[in-house]
Amino acid sequence: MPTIEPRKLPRQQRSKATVQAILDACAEGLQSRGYHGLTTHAIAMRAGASVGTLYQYFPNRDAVAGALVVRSMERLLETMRGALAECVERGLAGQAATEHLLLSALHVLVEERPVFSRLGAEAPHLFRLPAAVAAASQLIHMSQEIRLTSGNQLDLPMPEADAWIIGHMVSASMMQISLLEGPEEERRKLTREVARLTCRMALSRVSESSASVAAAAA
Amino acid sequence: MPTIEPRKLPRQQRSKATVQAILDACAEGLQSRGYHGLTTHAIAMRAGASVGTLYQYFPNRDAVAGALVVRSMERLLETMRGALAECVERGLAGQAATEHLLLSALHVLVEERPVFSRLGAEAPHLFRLPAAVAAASQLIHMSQEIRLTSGNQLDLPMPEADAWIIGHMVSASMMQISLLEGPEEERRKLTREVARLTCRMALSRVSESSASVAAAAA
Amino acid sequence: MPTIEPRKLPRQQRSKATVQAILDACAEGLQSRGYHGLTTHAIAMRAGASVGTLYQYFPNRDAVAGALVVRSMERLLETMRGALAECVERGLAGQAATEHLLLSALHVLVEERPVFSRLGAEAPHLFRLPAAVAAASQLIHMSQEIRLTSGNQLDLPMPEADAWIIGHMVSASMMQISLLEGPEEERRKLTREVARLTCRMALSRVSESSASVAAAAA
Amino acid sequence: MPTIEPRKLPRQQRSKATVQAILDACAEGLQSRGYHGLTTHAIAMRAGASVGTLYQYFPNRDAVAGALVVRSMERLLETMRGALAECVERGLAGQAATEHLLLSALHVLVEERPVFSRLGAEAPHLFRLPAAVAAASQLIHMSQEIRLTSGNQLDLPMPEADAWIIGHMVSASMMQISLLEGPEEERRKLTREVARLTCRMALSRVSESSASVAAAAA
DNA sequence: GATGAATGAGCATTCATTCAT
DNA sequence: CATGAATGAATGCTCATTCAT
Repeated sequence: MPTIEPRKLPRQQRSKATVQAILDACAEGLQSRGYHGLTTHAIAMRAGASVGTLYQYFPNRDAVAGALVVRSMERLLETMRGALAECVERGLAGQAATEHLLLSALHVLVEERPVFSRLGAEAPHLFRLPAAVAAASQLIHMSQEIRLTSGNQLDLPMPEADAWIIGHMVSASMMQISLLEGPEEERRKLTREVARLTCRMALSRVSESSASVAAAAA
Repeated sequence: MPTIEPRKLPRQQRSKATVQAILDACAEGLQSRGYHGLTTHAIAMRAGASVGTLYQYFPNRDAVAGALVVRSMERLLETMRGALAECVERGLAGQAATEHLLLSALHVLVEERPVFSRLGAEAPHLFRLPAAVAAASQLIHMSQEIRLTSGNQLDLPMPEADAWIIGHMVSASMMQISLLEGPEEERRKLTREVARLTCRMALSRVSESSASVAAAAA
Repeated sequence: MPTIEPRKLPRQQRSKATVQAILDACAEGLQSRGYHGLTTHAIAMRAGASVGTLYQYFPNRDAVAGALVVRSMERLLETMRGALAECVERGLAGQAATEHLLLSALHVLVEERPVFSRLGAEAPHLFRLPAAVAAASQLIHMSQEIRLTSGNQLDLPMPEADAWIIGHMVSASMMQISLLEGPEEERRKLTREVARLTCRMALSRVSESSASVAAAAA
Repeated sequence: MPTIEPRKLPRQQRSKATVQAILDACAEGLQSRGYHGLTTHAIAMRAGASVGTLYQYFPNRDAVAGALVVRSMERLLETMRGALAECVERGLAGQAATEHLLLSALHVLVEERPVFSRLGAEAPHLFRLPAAVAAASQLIHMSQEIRLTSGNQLDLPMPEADAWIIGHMVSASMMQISLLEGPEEERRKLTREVARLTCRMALSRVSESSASVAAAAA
């Protein structure tokens, strides 16, 4: 079980830039060749450095990708914090809030596309790194806070299952949408739809009695 | 771009068995070591053959995995066809039909878990093979046929987007559910929830006018 | 702790030859470049094979050297067994027997020079492999048997220490002698001297009483 | 063949301390990781310096180890000179002198253990550096001087061979003893035995005629 | 003088693929 | 048809050495 902890911290200005360049290069390489097809030489070269330099800051390839995951998760977290603050500030709620939050998330997902889609699929273990898990759990805390804040009605008969399903449905949709290559406008539209449908799913329970009648009729 | 077409068709009975054994071995190996960690030697050995034999039927490793994908897709297609026939036969509709269809799909997804989850993530290009695409498009045809058959009211303002989103949401959920390791009952329950929520999403548009008022108010 | 066990047994005639060629090449390479300077590529090439072939039979570099050590130890054991039998057969004893045994050992030491000197110094852990240890302990058994057979008088006041010292002195001398590059006659002469001195050391205790007086006086 | 000569002489006080610290660090590292496992970075760090500093005084890694060897050889030489003086001063001779000399040598061997055992095995070429050879030959001169001084009777039929063999036997024994990890008392005891046996070997020639009779009888 | 960032040749090892038997 | 021996390009990683600051 090889460690993945950063090998040494860059002290000088020059080396800090190098480390960031390596992470950027890793993300770019991920996009075009996937994680398995991505060599440490390729990463270093794209970062304008040599392999040796890469290995001075990271003990192995996984450590590079792991650091990238953490950086992306933290960016997502930071963004969501900001978005939540804006919701509160602007008094957004319900579908409007959902939409704002989803669009904010989408923005990061798009920017960090290779990290979330490629690494999520090819190296899911990197998302179980302590730092990544920490960021994820803070995100979850946030989403609970959102519910309380917006005082919504999500107390359902089978709440965990629903939450689990809806959560996965939404995140899967967002992931798929983030993969669209077209113009941003397209993604924005789809995100709005997801927000709308999500709210429907969540709220549908309220009118359970009447709805079930319609469903049975269908 | 090396070809992936099967090298030669097994004519004799024995050869057919060998090819099937290789595909089975590939699926098993996929489960335990992933596609990247799966070597042609390992596949051949597990199939009780030698590498040479494997290469007599497949031009390269991707061809083996590709053939496996196609086999799994066809199994899924076959199953869904059967399930649809049963819906018609038993006069199922609406949520009941959705549920039956999803449960049928789930059965295959679970059985072919390594193919859909491992290969879907590590080698998505294999799902773009003509034969796999063909099976997939037939599945989509079927789902349209289902709508018609069940005479549902899915003609929405932005129908493709909705269908796209709902389709992805559902398939993502099903994929996740298929990965659950617990007792089947658990998977069955979650699938029912997905079916219910799916129907809600689909039907929600009907009451669009009134709902949009509420949404706007929120 | 990487394993060192042979990876697969050569079944066909061709591969058996390959494995022997690899061991021979390893020994030769050891001679000229030492263990640290010896690369697997160099071994394979010198053996007329490719790296891949080497790794088909040995899991890593240490395994190659380890197998070589075992082969050499077994050759030494085999030779010593034969030499002992000859001593008995020809009724040799005392210095004559010692000389014959040492000369026999020397012959193997010279032939397997790189193994015993280079590996003994640079990779002593290889001599702690089970198979090597087994051969070594059989050698020790033999040397005890020799004492009994020749009925010599080595029951000394501090026998283990003496045996330990004399053993090391002798083996060190033999090792050094085996490294001499000159004509064999030279080595033979020196070996005779070692035999003579060894017997002196061993026998000196006999006249202990008188000697110790002198020693105490010094 | 890269030079090994020290790059520049440390003139200032501070520099001298740095160089000594580097040699000490090298010796310590040798002890724990062997020469092959010892990196220039590790040496520098343990010496509280940076690689750059190390390379300011030594042109390459071998030069560091070489300087260490020379320092140790000189320490050995110095010690032996002192011990010899003491023998003369105290009027020691025969086994008593031998014992004193061996114990003095042992003391240095133990203190410089990593140099003599690790480097002796892994990098014997360092002992062929001019400065190291010079120290060694002075040691040999000394041992001849000892013979003369102690007026012993070592003018044998094949004197070089005997000296060579006995010398190697003794030094090999001392090397082994120096490696013992136990209490010093143990080492002292064994050294005494070596001294005794050595004297026996050396003196045995005297009683050649009578001894050979006994040997033939055995 | 001292520092540590950067370099890149070099090594062990893997594995898809070929082909003689 | 089947076998498994042989191949070698490719990859992750190390570490002695250089040099700008």
